[in-house]
Amino acid sequence: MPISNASLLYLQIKIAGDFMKEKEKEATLPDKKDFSEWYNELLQVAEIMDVRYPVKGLYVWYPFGFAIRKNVYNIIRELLDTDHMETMFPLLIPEQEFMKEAEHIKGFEDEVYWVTHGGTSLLDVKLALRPTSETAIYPMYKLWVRSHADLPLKLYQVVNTFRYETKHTRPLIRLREITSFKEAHTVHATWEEAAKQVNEAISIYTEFYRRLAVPVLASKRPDWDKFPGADYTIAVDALMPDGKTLQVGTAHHLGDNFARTFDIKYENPAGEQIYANQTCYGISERSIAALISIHGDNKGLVLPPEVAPIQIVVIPIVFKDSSEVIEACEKVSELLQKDGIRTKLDLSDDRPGAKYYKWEMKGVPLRLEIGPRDLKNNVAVLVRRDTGEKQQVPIDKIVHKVHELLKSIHQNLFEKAVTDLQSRIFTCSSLEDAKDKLSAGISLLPWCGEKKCGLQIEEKIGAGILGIPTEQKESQNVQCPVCGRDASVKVYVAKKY
RNA sequence: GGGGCCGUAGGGUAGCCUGGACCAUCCUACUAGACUGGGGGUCUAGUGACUGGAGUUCAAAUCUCCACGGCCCCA
Repeated sequence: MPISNASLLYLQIKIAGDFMKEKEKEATLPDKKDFSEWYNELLQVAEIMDVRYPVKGLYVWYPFGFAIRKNVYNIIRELLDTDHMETMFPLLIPEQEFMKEAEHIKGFEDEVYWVTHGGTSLLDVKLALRPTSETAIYPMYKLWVRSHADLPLKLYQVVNTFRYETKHTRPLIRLREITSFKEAHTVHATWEEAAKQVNEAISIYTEFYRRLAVPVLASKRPDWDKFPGADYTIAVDALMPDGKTLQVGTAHHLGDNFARTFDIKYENPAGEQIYANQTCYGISERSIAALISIHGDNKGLVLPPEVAPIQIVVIPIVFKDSSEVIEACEKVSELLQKDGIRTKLDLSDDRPGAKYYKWEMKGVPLRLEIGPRDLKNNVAVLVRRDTGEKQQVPIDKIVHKVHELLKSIHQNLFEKAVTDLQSRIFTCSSLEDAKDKLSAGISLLPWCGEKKCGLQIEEKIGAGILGIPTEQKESQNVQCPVCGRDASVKVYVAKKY
């Protein structure tokens, strides 16, 4: 039978239409290779941040994202609470306190929000929205620190801070309101003790990130990149999928610079008044940006079990009359829940496939399916989010197996991330070589230590010097690629967020 | 800091060049119901938008300016 042109055209349109439909289904997320788009879309689709708030640089935590945040910050709290106390200082800082430390102000003055009015009347004293809390906290430290017996003093707070960013803002990464700034401020008798505290901070942070299955690199920032008003800064960076590094934690040795400005003195056993030494160190929701970016894949989030709001989702495979299946699912869910596993029983009337996609997008580490067929054999199907691997498990062994798998998932995520990071650090000897490697990751390049050469390196490569790795063996027989002199250290060079 | 692109239902889009036929297209989402159910279901009936302001014009989603917001590239 001949086919008319009209029906041919109809067929073509229909086929094209079906094809488009298929494509759209697959394309709920852009490929992770297009990192920027993938990241933005994921935040929205996985319900972490709603980026539609109508002020530049301010974003809204979805409840699901906030649940992740809660779990993440519980870890840092747990780590700090061993010998720090949590506290809370005001958001507003009077101008004269804020302006006290010259270098500090220089570092921040262009990005401070000022409160100038109370209602309709002009304020006598302008109030700064804290960009960080040194100048809010230290006037009080002056009152609190009296004697060597008051030291060391170690406090921290989790607060929001404000910076008027003029550059490109990005959710969780570059914000005008940092909603989750964990800042610790410590006071010590001596410079050496403070230095020890800075190292301690870095090891706390490294452990914190290990718990997120995120490997980080610690390095001492070059002088021109240290915290305004600090003696030196050590920071930890994570490597993002697009090859840029994200600074995800900093620790600053403040020496007695702020103590002199804010008159923080203690009386030593000999009865002398001595300026205290201070440190401060901070972590922000960038930790969550790293967490999401490093583990996520083309199907969505992949969360380490410890921070996953839902650790296992139970999906009944129901047919017409499946009250038995549902009962079994309820029973298993209850058992898991009782055993401390954050469990979600999904009884919504989506198709099973739709549920799989949904919970994969949200990064739930494990999925449990029970259908009539399984029930007959007294088994269930367990599926890992990280590898996609499926296995049948006898129903009475599920709780045990789930614990085992959750542990193994964390392990696997961390190992994968470590391997990836290591494979993207390149030892280089020339500027050209280093520049070549930048799109892939981090270059390790000799540097003589001169600021002039350092800035040249940054300029010629078009990237930043992160710093000198904290655990570095002395290098020998290497030359600074700028001046050719012997270089005793190698530095990380990378594109930075 | 410099440059470029963009803004239409909750999300993604068509229309814009060349103003009128647009009470605005399609996909998705959402609501109600029915049939369904081992990897994104089907049908029926609904809901929902031109970022804001000013201007040009008989007429603006469409042209101009400003504001706000977003994205990309370079330093």
